[in-house]
Amino acid sequence: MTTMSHPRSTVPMIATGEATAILPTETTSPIRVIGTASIRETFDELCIQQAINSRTAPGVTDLVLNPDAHCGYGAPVGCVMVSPSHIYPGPVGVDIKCSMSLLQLDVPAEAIEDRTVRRALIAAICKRTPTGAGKGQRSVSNGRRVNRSLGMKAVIEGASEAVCEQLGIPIRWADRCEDSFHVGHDDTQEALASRLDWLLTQRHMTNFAEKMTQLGSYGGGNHFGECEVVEVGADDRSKQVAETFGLRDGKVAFLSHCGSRGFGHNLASGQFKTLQEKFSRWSIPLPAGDRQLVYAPLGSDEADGYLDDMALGANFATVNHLLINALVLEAFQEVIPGTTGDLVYFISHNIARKEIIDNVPSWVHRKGATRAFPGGHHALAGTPFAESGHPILLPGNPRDGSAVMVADEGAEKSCYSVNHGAGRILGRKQAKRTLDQSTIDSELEDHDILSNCRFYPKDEAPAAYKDFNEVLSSVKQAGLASEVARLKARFVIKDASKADD
DNA sequence: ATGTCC
Repeated sequence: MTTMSHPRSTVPMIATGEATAILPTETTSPIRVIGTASIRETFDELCIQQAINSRTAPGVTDLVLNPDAHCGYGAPVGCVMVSPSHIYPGPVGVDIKCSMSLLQLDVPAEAIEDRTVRRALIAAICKRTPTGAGKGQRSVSNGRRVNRSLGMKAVIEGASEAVCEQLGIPIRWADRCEDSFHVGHDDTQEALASRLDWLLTQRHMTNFAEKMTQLGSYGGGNHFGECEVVEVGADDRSKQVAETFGLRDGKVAFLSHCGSRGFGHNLASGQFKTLQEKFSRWSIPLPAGDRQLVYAPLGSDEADGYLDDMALGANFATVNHLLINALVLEAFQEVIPGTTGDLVYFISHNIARKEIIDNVPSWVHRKGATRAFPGGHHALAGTPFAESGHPILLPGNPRDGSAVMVADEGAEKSCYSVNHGAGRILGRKQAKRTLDQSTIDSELEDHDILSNCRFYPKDEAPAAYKDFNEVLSSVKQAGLASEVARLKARFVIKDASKADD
């Protein structure tokens, strides 16, 4: 872990309304901190130190610390790092393209009021989309079984027409993705194909081919599937934007959070190890002495390798999400015949993208941060969201709900980014030690929220996370985005295999 | 986050 050399009390902070700037040095531009006074109290010293380390690392031109920030691998989870010249694997994160997706169904809230209907839906979804470490696909749909060659095609092509067709994913959903596919360092798919062939020969990529067949599964930790009722805001703008997004007030929707599973993990951890060995062998100084902040200058073989690996992992996550949504829709159709549904959006919070920041083409690393392009942003031209801005999907907690937001003009000052959720306030061990199981379970019961878990995981309880409304207030008060709708949980699907640790 | 340590 990083050694603390800048105690919090010595870090100069400049308040700019509800956004606060920390000055890492006298010569670099400030870190912009998005957070109300109470949110700023949630940043511990290591989190702030990681932000300073990241801001002062080679080639970095901007850093934003979001209200949901907490300690991460090298950089805080909940930050945006911008560089025109360098790529940083740590500030993308270990779960490459961890993302959110939202499926709007035409089912009225009343249709799932009956607990037996919700129990049947939980069973139908769990039958198709497994949870837990090491768990692969157990699709009951013959046409959607992922063998090795289809897995390879998916990680090379992403949500291409052919991949969608083979997996029974409606092709129109590809237009509802932040990015429906990723290409290699030279902007070609061929780079990914040859990189994949090479990776498959590498010893440290253990069971790599099998990991590609885990498409259509949730995994564990904070990943989840959640059945929601949509509550669109009462104001005219919310109603109008909700219509553009395809959100339907008072109807059922399904929110998913997952990433690139063991496949992306293997790629990310392989890159950390490879780059750390090179830094060590070549005696290159580490940013702030932190080996978790290894980097590669763009144009180097190392950067090319990382960008290819990131793209492969990102393609896995993309197809994984779309397949999960297709399987969830199929589950609803099994329980409630005739159900139709469409993807609202699919958007990541762990990815580096090429964007233009302050007129400079840069790699924007979002580590636990969500892209937030407002209406009129050049990159949205030709998409369904050119005028409105795209949907921003933010998981909160089952008790307070989750949120759909839309960016405002002010998002420019946060490098077109907002938070990615509530953000952890208690470490997993701390949560397991201090939180009471029956309090957690009875709170969900009081809200009539069902779950596939006999005991809800303590380290995932609402109390293990920051106050979601305070986090959202930070974003709104800084002028970054506005809330369009709240999603109220009706049942949750999570990995319960480690709930009794 | 991840078959939870190379």
